[in-house]
Amino acid sequence: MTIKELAQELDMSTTTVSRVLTGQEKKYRISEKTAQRVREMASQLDFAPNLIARNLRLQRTNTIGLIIPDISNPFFANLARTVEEELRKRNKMVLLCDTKDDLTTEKESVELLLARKVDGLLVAPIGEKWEHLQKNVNVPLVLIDRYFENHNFPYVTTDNYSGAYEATSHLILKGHQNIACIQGLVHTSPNQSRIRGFQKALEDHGIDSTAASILGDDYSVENGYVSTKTLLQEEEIPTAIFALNNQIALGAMKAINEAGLQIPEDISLLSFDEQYYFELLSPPLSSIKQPMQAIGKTAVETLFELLDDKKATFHKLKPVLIERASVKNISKP
Amino acid sequence: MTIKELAQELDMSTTTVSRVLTGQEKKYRISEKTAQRVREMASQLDFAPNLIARNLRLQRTNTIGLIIPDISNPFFANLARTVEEELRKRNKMVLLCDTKDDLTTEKESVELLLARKVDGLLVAPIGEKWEHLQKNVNVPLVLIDRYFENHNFPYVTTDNYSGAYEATSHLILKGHQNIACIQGLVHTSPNQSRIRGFQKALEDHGIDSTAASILGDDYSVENGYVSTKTLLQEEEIPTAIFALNNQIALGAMKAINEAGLQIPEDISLLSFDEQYYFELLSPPLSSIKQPMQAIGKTAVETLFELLDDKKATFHKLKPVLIERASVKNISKP
DNA sequence: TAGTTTTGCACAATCGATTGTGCAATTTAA
DNA sequence: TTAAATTGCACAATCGATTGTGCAAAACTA
Repeated sequence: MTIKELAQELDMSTTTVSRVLTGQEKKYRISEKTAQRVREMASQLDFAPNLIARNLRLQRTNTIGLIIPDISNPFFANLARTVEEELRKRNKMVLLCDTKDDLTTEKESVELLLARKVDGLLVAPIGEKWEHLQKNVNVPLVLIDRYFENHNFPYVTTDNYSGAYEATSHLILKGHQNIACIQGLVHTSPNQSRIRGFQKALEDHGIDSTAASILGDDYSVENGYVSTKTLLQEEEIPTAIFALNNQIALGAMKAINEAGLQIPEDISLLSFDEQYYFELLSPPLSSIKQPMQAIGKTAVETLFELLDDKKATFHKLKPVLIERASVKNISKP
Repeated sequence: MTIKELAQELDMSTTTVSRVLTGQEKKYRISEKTAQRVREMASQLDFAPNLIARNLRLQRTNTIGLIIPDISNPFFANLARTVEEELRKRNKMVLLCDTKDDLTTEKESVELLLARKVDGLLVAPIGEKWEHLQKNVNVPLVLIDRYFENHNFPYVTTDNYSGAYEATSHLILKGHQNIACIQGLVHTSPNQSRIRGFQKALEDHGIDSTAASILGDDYSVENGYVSTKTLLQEEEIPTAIFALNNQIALGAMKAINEAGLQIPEDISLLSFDEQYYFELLSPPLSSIKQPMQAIGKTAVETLFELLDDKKATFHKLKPVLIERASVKNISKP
């Protein structure tokens, strides 16, 4: 069913039909009687305009490309959900690309989405390289979670520095001096900010930050597991571990369990990145909760500001410490 | 950069350029020399054809609509990931719709996707109603996870009946006679199959299945929590709870903890739906693991068979029991 | 050399919508 | 009653690709 057929059925021009159905009847002085007839026939015949044709004509697709490293990571899954919801409210749809943390896939995804003429891009990039996000990219783009220090793409992210600072301070106030940090992908901005926050907190409390172990190189359960194993073999085992994301924390937990140690009696654990089941773990895991909903919502809002030709904005949203039972107070009274 | 501009640059017709770039130079006898020139200029100028225009002309978009109830549920997130990956291999992209388990949103999503002329649909439906999946749906459609007893849409799902049967038998073999079952959305096919498997297993072992409590009405943590609270207030508390999905299991766990009871000493718990962190819970949770990857892969394959005009197929994939520490053996030796 | 076949490419229609502009018919003004 | 203004709608171009068909020029045949 095309608009042409519909017009034929009504015995009028496609022009008139189109104008009625796009709500421009006033502007073009279509009589109310005619408009009425068009609307009735359209709904009777279940007419829906071919959006491909419309898109071609209007040079606009009402589609946004969402590029994320791993949708099976709950952090990004939640993000995707909020983004989808917010975009739906604004009559846009999501083309989803999962890059599996692979740069080539990310580049390819950008190209594919641009060829499909998306109206904008929301990208949680791998990091490191950003040229492909600029070259030939002629639509608004907002970075999520990760951004680039040396390039001013608009972004929405957690205030990772202050989150890590708060987390570390929390550990220190509980009496911990020997704190190890297991990091994720080293060059990504969240990781670097968290590391800086970690180190600054140590220094501010008079602890030598250069002596603190920082290890790991990946946001995976595996990395948390392996790194913790390494830590537990050192001469002097740290009294607390700060895991830089939820998956690392789980891996750490597993390694600690397997070593026959108890959390928090033998070693404390704190995770960056809250998950709803953390309270059910053994023990309930303390964590830094990122404002996931707000990140998704703000990202969409920021993108729409750009679409409305407003100026780029930059957002660092505050995370919150959730205290549970995985950090022991070992300070001497 | 359009193909027209590219053609002008090369001083030839768009016809020729198009034919070279779509690899039809042989078919239309374009000389190798010309073809060479076209390809060089195209890559030099970073030309990428406008897919909107191509789609309009070819009546094909290389886009598949994926409709799921909740991407923040890890089960569906994993599914989405596999689907995206498999489709990418086949040069297709995913338009994502999250229905939030709302039928109106599902209907709307179908319409939106059809208007965008997707080549096919992968749907994990709310259940109950299916008319909107048939009326005006002129593209291949494959159901995932949930299907309709009274309508033969092709589907890919877990063998929920046998999974529940196995789970229940496992509990019985461990000596449990008084088993409660907390279900999800009552009318959905997975739920009904699981209930049937549960009941059949009881009967086959000589237990009166009509006496067993089945309660709950939702796949949420909340439902697991509330239903368990109810169970724990009964005169005779069941010795085991069978939770029909991962979120229900978490809710149950929370309620049991709060009641000051121990799993599995005081009460056993078994979950349908494995999650990778289950082994880290307190205690590690036994579960029925659905073949998530296989479901996604098979769904895509099935869809492509339909796109190739082959006959519809139906798949029930076997789940696996993972034994951990949440089920106690209470049988008398 | 004249006729036939092959080679190499371009013209113009098409996909299904939107929209600037023009032209009758009707209404209003004088 | 006639001219001017308004009303109501349609023609045809356009978005950017793909493709059936046709027509010269080149190559081949006799």
